[in-house]
Formats: sequence, structure tokens, C-alpha cells
Amino acid sequence: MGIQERKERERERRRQQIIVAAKRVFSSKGFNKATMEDIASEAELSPGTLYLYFKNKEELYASLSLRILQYLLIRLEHVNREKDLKPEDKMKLLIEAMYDVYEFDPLIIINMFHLQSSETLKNLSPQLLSQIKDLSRKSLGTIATIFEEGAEKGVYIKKHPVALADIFWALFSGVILWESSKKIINDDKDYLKQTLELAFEIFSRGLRKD
Amino acid sequence: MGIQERKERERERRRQQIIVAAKRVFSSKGFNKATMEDIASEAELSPGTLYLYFKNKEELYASLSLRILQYLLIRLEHVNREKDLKPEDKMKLLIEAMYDVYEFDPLIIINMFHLQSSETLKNLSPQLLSQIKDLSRKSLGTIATIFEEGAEKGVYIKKHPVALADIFWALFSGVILWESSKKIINDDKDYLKQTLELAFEIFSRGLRKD
Amino acid sequence: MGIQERKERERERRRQQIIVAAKRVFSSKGFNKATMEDIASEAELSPGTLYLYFKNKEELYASLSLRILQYLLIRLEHVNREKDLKPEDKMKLLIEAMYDVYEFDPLIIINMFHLQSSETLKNLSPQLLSQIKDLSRKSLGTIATIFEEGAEKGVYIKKHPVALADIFWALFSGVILWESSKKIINDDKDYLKQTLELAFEIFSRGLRKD
Amino acid sequence: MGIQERKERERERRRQQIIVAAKRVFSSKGFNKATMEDIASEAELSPGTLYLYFKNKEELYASLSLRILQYLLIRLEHVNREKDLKPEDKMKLLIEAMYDVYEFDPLIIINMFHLQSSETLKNLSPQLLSQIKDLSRKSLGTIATIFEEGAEKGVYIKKHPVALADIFWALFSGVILWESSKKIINDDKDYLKQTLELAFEIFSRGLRKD
DNA sequence: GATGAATGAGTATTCATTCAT
DNA sequence: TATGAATGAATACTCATTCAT
Repeated sequence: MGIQERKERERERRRQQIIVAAKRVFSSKGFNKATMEDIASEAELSPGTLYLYFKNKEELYASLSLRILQYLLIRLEHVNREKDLKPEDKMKLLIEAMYDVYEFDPLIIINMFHLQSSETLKNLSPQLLSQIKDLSRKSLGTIATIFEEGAEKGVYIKKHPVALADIFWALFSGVILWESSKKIINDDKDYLKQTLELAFEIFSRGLRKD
Repeated sequence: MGIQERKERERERRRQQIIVAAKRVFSSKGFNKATMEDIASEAELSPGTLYLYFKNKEELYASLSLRILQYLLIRLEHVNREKDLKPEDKMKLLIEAMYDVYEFDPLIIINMFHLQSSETLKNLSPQLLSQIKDLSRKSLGTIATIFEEGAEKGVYIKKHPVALADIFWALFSGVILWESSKKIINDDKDYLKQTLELAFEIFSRGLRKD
Repeated sequence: MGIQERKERERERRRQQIIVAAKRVFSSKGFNKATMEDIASEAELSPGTLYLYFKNKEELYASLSLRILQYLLIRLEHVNREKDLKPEDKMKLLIEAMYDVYEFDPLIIINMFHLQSSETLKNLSPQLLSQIKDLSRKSLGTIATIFEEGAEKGVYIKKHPVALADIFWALFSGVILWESSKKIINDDKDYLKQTLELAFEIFSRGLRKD
Repeated sequence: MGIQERKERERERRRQQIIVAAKRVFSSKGFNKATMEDIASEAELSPGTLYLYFKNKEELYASLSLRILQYLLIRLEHVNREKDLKPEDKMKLLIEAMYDVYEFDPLIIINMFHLQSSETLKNLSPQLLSQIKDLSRKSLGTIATIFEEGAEKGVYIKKHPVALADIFWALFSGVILWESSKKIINDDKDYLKQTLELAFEIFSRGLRKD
């Protein structure tokens, strides 16, 4: 291993160290209440060091999304590669995959919506922004493919697959956001997973041709 | 009308004046970028005056939710009162009602989720918090009733109606949030309404007994 | 005195309070080492208050120039109004006036050169900038008039009066800056005034027709 | 050449390399906006290395002055050595020499005045400070000699030659600073050189005995 | 000597909130 | 009640300087 490569690896380790700390702090305080100072001390680094690895607070936050989106896409493509499965089973795998991603990093949903602020977008480097756009597009595209396949096989109704993918994603994130918020407002028990399952059961039935 | 009552009425008028201004400002700038100064000048009042009517910025923001939730509940109860309608038609009315509420104040979705921040909740007075909880519960309950009725009439599958109401709300807010965010990230055309219609068409099909 | 007028007067009093404090702090520490905190505590106000009266640090600094330039122009115009004086005597008055201005506020020279930074100019409000430009132009113009008059009366050599005014100002500020800097580097005694007198004696002789 | 001497030479080469880079960076950004990082990368060295050759940023900046003062003194002494020239011609050479120095490094004027800040002086090593003082004194002394000579030859008025040298220097730097600053404030054309010539023409006439 | 990653003190500016009038 | 001037805590970001390698 060359010295160059070792340095690069060390640098990546530091980035991850910061990302992990940032994830913890942003999760517990939200974007606005979390300070760079908080994150630095969580990462056991000085504030200045954060800026050696991330241009600014927005970009650090967006980097969390990038990481989880990469993981999401891998999972989705893995599902899509199962060519022999029936559409219904594929859908089940799809839902499982997404739930795993959510469990791996529950911030994903909120992150995705934080990106919508145009103020945020202005502060991101074009490179990072395009990476995120690209991953989003690919993920949605992969989901769309599954619905398309189901329609081709005559199992699902024929509707614009991209729209179906949007709705799929919207239902998923809607349930998660809503259950998270209800947890606090109504002090209900956490029945997120059952609700998700029910939601997608209904969605699947609704998609079936007859 | 006693002098006491007149004063009370005057006080309520002022509150509404502030709420209207706050809605405009929060809509255009979002919670964090909007300043109390902005709101005060929009309301043609001084900053100090806002604090005579609202404990703090968080509570002013939460009051917007209260107002729109009241309107939502009125619309939902109105739908529910139509006892003679078939479940499918009632569902259509339901969706229309919710879309009207959304159009009346598009902030509603974001407001509802802003409340989830525990940091926010800490700053709310218990009274306001319980009012919001109460309205949320009632609104969801009204929606649940519609699904319950549909099941009783043998049209809809029998599932926990509260869960169905949650999913209904989650799908609605999920689609709105997702389409809003996509608008910026992908520069897609605004097909929010069609997507909502498709989403609820699928949802309705999925609910049907077979 | 109306309430409006009293408020305006109060506001002006505060501005002056801040300007006086700023002058003291900038004089002793220079622009970069002086902090807004320093100035605020010198003025016995809070940092936030400074920003109610001045847009930013640069503009506060530039306001010092404005004030002294106004005084300079008044003095110069007063000299110029003495129509009956011989050019030589007018020149003497001119030098005295400028020396008085310098004694009134020794920062004037350094201020004038601080303004040259294009970074500084970017942060000034166009209004303040144009006021400063205007006063500078008028002051130089007034000086030029004196040389023009001297040439018309056949006492001084005929040269472009604006250039002469520039040189006059350059000599004045050059001597002041240089003597100030020498004071520190060589620990010489302060012979600024004599040097100024000698400088302008030579300058006057050099201007004389023969 | 001993190994010691070779090392010393190498060390001097590095110092010059840094000084050249620093000059470029300070010239384009000014003292405060220029960072040690900027200078290091201009010199193709690491920031840490700069501190092996210069105690701190102030001292690096002051070293630029030292270098140009050395060059100035050489030029001035060269002029002074021309024993056979008439005082007027010597003066012309003097002005030319100074203008050359200015063209060689236009920062010279600003550098000289940056040194005046007592905050700056505190950070300089006594050794460097005394070198600078010494060169300043010698340069001024050389100029003074020229005026003294002119007086002895009966061409110039008899005035304290040191004061004349100060005025000479003040006029030179005053014109340069003033014209530089005017360039930005008034958007005038650059007539620095003509103004300098006119200034020294007047100065020379003013010095002549009658 | 040379490096350059890490440091952490330093600071302009903002804005929710208060309180004397 | 209403005001709005004053407050001052809070914070992202910079950069001269250090020091382990």
C-alpha cells in the first residue's frame, strides 16, 4: 500500500468519523439546533477540522443523504436483479429493502426533505448536488422498473410507472413521517412497522389488475 | 355586549391579524428564516406587541396549525354528515375536502411535521399542545369513521380503521411533500394533482373487498 | 418640539456617541484589530445596538470620514470666501485650516486611505459612498480654486489647478503620515508642525511665478 | 565551500523564494486578506515551512520592507556618488531612482506605513526592527546629503537637510498613495507619473535660492 | 529540514425577547 | 395596551500557528 493510498484511506476514515458524529447530533437536535461545535465535540475533533472535510454545515448535512442514498440504491438494484420472482414477491422484497434502509438510518426521510429548501441547494457544491440528484433519479427509476415489469407480466394495472414509483416513495415516507410525529403528539405505541405493512398490502391490492 | 366582551373580541381580532401575517411570512421564508420583525411589520404592529398575544415564536407558529386544523375538522365533519352516500363517493368527497384544505393553506403539511420536533414541543404551552392533539385526534377519528362505515356496509375490507386513517393521511401528506421536493430537485412539471388522484384511486381499489 | 423631532434628535445623539467611541477605538487599535465588541463597550452599549445605527463595521468606519470631511469642507470654503486676500496669505490660511482639521481628528489621513480598499467600497451603501465622493471632490475643488485664483492674479505659475490641489493634499497627508510613522520608528521628537510649515513654504516658493 | 556555508546559502535561497511569493500575494490581496496558506502555496511550500524561516506573518511582511529598503539605499548611494553633477541634475537622478524603486515594488509605500502600527512593531524581532530603522535612517541621510550639497554650492536654500529629506520622501509617498486612492474613488485616469513630475518640479523650484 | 493535518481562539452579525415609556 | 430601542447570547466560519511524523 503506497503512502498516497494510506493517506487517502486515513482521510476517508476521518470523513466517516465526522459523518457518524453528525448523524447522531442532527438526529437528536435537527438541522438548525445542531451546532458545528456540537458535532465537533461529538466527533472529538475541533470545529476547524470539520471544515477540512466539508465545505460548510449544509454540505455536511447533505453528505449524510448521499451515504444513505448509495446504500438505498444498492439494495434496490439487488431486488431488481431477482428476475424470476413474481411481481408480488418482488414488491415484498422491495418493501423489506426500504424498511432495512430506514432502520439503518432513520434520518433518511427527513434528510430527503431538507434538501428541498432552495436555501440549502444554493450552498451545495454542484458536484455533490448532481451526485444526489443522480442517485435519487436512479433509485426511483429502479422502483419504477419493478412496476413496469409487473404490468408487462399482466399482473399490475398499466399506469405510468414513474408516477407509481413516486407514489410508492411518498407512501413510504408519509407513513414514516406521520408515525414519527404521532409518536410525540399522541403518545401512541409504536406501530410503525404494522402500519407500513398494512399500507403496502393495500397499495399492492390496489395495483392488481382486477 | 359588555365592555369585557368587546375587549375580548378586540383581542381576538388582533390575534387573527397576527396569525394572517405570520402565515404569509412563514410561507414565503420558512420557520427559521422568518423573523419576528418580519411578521410584526407584515402585521403593521411592533415586535413587542406580538408577545402580548403569543408566548414566543414557536407558539405563534403552532397557532397556525391550530387554525388550519380547525378548518380541516369542519370540512371532515361535513363530509361525514352525508349519511346517504356510498362509501366510494364519500371517499371522493373526503379527498376533495383535504385537497381544498391544502389549497387553502399549503403550509398545513409542513406545519404538521414541524410540530414533531421535540425542541418545538418544549416551548409550547400545555394548553395549546392539548388543543392541537385534540383536533388531530378528532380529525383522524372522523376519517376513520368513514372507513369503518365502508367496512360495515361490506364495501371495504375490515381493517383497523384508525390505522387506515393514518395511512390515508400519510399518503396524502407524503405525495404533497414528495412532489414539492421533486419540483426543485428535478425541475419536473407540477403534476401534484394528477399524482394525488392516481394515488387515491389505487388506495380505493386496494380497500375494496375484492 | 414634536415627538418625532425629539426622537430624531435622540437618534442623532446615539450615533454621535457611537462615532466618538469608534474614533477612540479605531485610533488606538487600527481598523482590523478593533472589534465591534470593543467599540460597543467603549460606547457603553451592546454590540447589537451598533447595528441599529450602522450597517456594518466598514460603514461605521467610513462614517468617521464623512464627519471629518464635512468639517474640512466648511473650513476650506471659509478660506475661499476671503476674496480680498493675497494668494500667499490665502495659502497660509489654507494650511492653517488643514492643520486644524488634522488636530481635530488626526485619523482623517488614515481614514482617507482606508477608503481606497476596493473590499471596503463594496460594503458601503451607495448613498454613503456618494456622499464621501462628493465631499472629497468639493474639498479638492475648493483647494484648486485657490491656486487658480493665484494664477489669474499673476502670482502663481499656470498649471492645471486640479493637479496642484492633488499635490497640495498629497504633500499634506504625506508629511503627516511620514512624521507619524517616524515618531515610532526613530523615536524622534515631534516636529510635525515645523515640517509641515517648511514643506508648504517650499511649495509656495515653488509655485511663485519667479 | 564548507558544508556549513552551503547550508547557509541554501537557507538564504529558501528565504528569498518565500519573500518573492509573499510579495506577490501581499501585493494582490493586502496584508489582512493574504493568508499564510496563500503564500505557502505560491511558494510551493507547506505552511509549516514558512515558520522555519520567519517568526510570524508580521515579520515576513516586514522582511519585504527590508529587502526593498536595501535596494533603495543602493540606488540612493549610487546617485550620491556622482560628485560632479549639478544639484539640479542630481535631484533629477534622485527622483528617477525613487521612481524606479517604486516600479520595482509598488508595495514599498504601503509597506513603510504598515510598519507604523505599534501592534505590528510589537511582533517584530528587535534585530529586524533595528535593521529596518537603520536602513531608513541611512536612506534619508543620503537624501539629506544631496540637499546639503546643493546648499553648500549656493544653489539651494539653507534649511535643515534632514527635514528636507523628510519632506522629499513625504511628497513622494503622498503623491503615490493619493493617486492610487483617487484611481478607485474617482475613476480618474492614471496620471501618477505626470503628477509626480509636476510635484517635484515645484519642489525643486521651491528649493532654489531665489 | 519539511510537512500538512489539526487546532481553537477570535469575531462580525443576527434576532428572539424584554422593558421603560 | 402598544411601542420599538436595546439587549446579549448564540454561531458559522477563518486562519495563524503548532507539532507529530
